[in-house]
Amino acid sequence: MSIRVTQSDVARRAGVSRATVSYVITGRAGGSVQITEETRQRVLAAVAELGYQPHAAARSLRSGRTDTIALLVPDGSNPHWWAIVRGVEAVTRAQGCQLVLSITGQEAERERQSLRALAEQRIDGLILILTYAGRLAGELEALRLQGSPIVTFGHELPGKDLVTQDYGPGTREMMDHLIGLGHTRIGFIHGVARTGLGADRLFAYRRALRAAGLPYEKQLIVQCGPNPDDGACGARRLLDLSPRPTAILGVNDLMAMGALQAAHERGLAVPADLSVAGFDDIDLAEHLTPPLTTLRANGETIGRQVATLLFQRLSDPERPQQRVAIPTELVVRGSTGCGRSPN
Amino acid sequence: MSIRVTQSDVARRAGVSRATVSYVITGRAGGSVQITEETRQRVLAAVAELGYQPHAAARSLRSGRTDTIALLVPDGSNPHWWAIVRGVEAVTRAQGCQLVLSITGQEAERERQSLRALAEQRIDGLILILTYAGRLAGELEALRLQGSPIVTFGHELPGKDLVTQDYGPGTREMMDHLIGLGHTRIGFIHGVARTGLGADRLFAYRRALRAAGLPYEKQLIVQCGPNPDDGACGARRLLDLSPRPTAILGVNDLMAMGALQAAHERGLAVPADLSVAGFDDIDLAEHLTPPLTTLRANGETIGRQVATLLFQRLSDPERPQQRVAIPTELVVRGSTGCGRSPN
DNA sequence: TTGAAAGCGGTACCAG
DNA sequence: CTGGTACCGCTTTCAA
Repeated sequence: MSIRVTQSDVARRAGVSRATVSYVITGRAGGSVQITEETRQRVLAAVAELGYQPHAAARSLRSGRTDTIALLVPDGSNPHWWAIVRGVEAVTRAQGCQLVLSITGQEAERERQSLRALAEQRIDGLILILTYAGRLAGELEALRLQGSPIVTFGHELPGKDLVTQDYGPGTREMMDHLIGLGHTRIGFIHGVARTGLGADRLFAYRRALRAAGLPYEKQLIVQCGPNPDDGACGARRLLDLSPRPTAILGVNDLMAMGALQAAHERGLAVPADLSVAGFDDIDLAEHLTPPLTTLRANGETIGRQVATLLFQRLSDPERPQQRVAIPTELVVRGSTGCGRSPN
Repeated sequence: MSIRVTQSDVARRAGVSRATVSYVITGRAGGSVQITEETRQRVLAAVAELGYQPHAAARSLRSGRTDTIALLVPDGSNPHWWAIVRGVEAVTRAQGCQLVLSITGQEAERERQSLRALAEQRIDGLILILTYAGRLAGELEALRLQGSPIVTFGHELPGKDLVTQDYGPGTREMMDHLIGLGHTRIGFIHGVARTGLGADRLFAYRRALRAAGLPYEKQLIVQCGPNPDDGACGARRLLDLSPRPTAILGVNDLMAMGALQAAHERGLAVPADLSVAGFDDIDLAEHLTPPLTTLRANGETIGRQVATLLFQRLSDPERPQQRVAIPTELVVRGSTGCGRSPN
């Protein structure tokens, strides 16, 4: 609880004025302002002796910069989001900024609350991961956040930079992989927190079927919630069909895990009796039994990319709107195979 | 990029002085200061019309409060840490504060860097999860953070509140469970990022063996890194022993996953050929095949508790040092069983 | 009940 | 090359 050391204390100690201290601290010495090396050293020494630490709020008040960015993520339970957070954190740290984290949990109200708080905090920039696209524009407008640097992932905000991940082509690869293995009846677990999410995968799923001349059976598509529990539940519904599908595709790895679990409960061997695959390639996917075939969408890469875009925007507000697509990659592991005929 | 709306603008609009606006905004009206209801409404109306948002930095500079707390977590890959972050975030949000997240990744240097940055930010409080206990005290001293409200989890900082989780008794339960199933040779995968971590579990493991009159075989304890890969690697080493252990205990769920993976590679059935168990009960543990027996240490609860302690400290700096122990709970699932004799 | 004014700690312009 | 100083936007005491 020692009394705060201010710039004035340093100035007094070093026998210079506050301005000089400021110049030295901010490293302006040598640039627009010339400071004797000797003076510089004296200031630095005083700083060290006194243990002076600049006051961020004061600096921010004056400079207008906060050296803080904020990140809104929708969900606390899918490891994929955490990988994104990790990527964002890494870049933010490298840029010498602080990261404010807000978990909105798929609720519009919490999202709004977070945005309101952030607006007051006067963040330098904002990263929105899969937020409520529709309502958002108006919200941002109201909060006068519209002008701030924003990068989104998972949906577009007019005029803002964005990172996209089109699962479409990858889904096609995945389907071709499964169809190539001889599967003709492929279940799809569409477990999402909001309607609209995962639509790209579902769409590509149908197209792939059509392209392969396979029938599209509505009953093979199961809608459920976003948790592995829901996924297991959905998978059970698929396995109850007769004849049952010989492969199940989860809209993400969590759903695929649910399918693995359901298969295990039913005494079905994977992939002998049932092939299972997911999307994202979360860290644990490769350590499941059997290791999960999945379409990789490296979360950390996404996070890094999103953050990088934000910092570029920060340093050049005038650059044209950016749009970066993250490629996906089919990762074939042990959970998919030819399989024997059911029943 | 609209020009900033300040308190003065509101004051002018409402035809009052800045002070009055401040009183209304901070809700002081009715307390030490009396404001006519009519004036209050006029101010509120002006605020709404102008879309005025208080400037956090300015307020903070004046009031000394930042309404921000920081959280240092060691690792970005163990889902258990993320659960803790979730808990902290939830409480922080409920308190109307911002959460600054810093992932230190088990590196002392990054930890120091984070602390330095936080010291400048003048955070209201700090939560340290499993940081470098030893070096830390001196570090905090140097950064004049010593006086700030701090709550730790996973190690003690002199005089600071802390949340502890003693895995000891639970480990004993776990061992009794395994021994009760007939296992006499139980492998232990000690995969940690730093020496010292997980010592409580290892210690209880040895005590439980002794209590049961079972021999302690050094070769049954495998040291490895903290990732599931390392865990799988460690498990393979255990399975290479002859006779091999009939049960494997991982120092956390990730290690247990590695063991499940290794067992699967070897064609060993779990739990028929090998029982596997872990610690923490991460979200996914119950969805593994087979569902993992584990000692639950609910991460979200830990996070909530840690954050709650911090906010209590914030509101009453004089209260005596607090120490809260989080209970563990043995969760028996399908990955442990009697098993048949190996070979 | 309301207003004037003094800072909070830095930054950066301008004069010397 | 260095020092004086006017602000940044808000809180809070003191007077009116």
